[in-house]
Amino acid sequence: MPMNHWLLKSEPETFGIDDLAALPQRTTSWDGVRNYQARNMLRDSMRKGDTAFFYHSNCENPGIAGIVRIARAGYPDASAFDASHRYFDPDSPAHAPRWYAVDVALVRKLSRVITLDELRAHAGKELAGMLLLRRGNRLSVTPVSRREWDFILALE
DNA sequence: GCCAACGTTGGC
DNA sequence: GCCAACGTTGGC
Repeated sequence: MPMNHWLLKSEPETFGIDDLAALPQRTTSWDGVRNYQARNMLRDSMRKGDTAFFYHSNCENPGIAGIVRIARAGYPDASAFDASHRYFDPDSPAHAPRWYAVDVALVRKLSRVITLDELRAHAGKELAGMLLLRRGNRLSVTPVSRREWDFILALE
């Protein structure tokens, strides 16, 4: 079965690639996603073994900072059940979960950040279809084609 | 079902 | 900190 590729956004000030690298198993639950389109991808499309770019957003140097592997496919996001949690959602009780998470494990940090500027420089050609580069795109989970994946990694 | 108001995202 | 773009909410 062919592996799919993804791009996951995170704000490095909240949780960056180095935070993931510092965890004991270099693995974390990718929870807190509260957007239906992104939820659908976490729940329905991501499979164990898929790989994803770890993208730093809303920061000084936005871009792709590393590669992660999906270590566990979609499961209900328990952070929505806990009233004391910042991601609590009273409309997503445990018996009828609305939100989903996956587990991601660090594969490696890139030797350098492949910047948004750099990706944009190829938006007219090799990365013409890339969702991240669409104007006004805010989705925190987006698919990346095999072609885009290979092209971007060759930039490193 | 429409759409104005509101909250969030994220580059700059 | 600004603000454009977008998703969601809720009155009607």
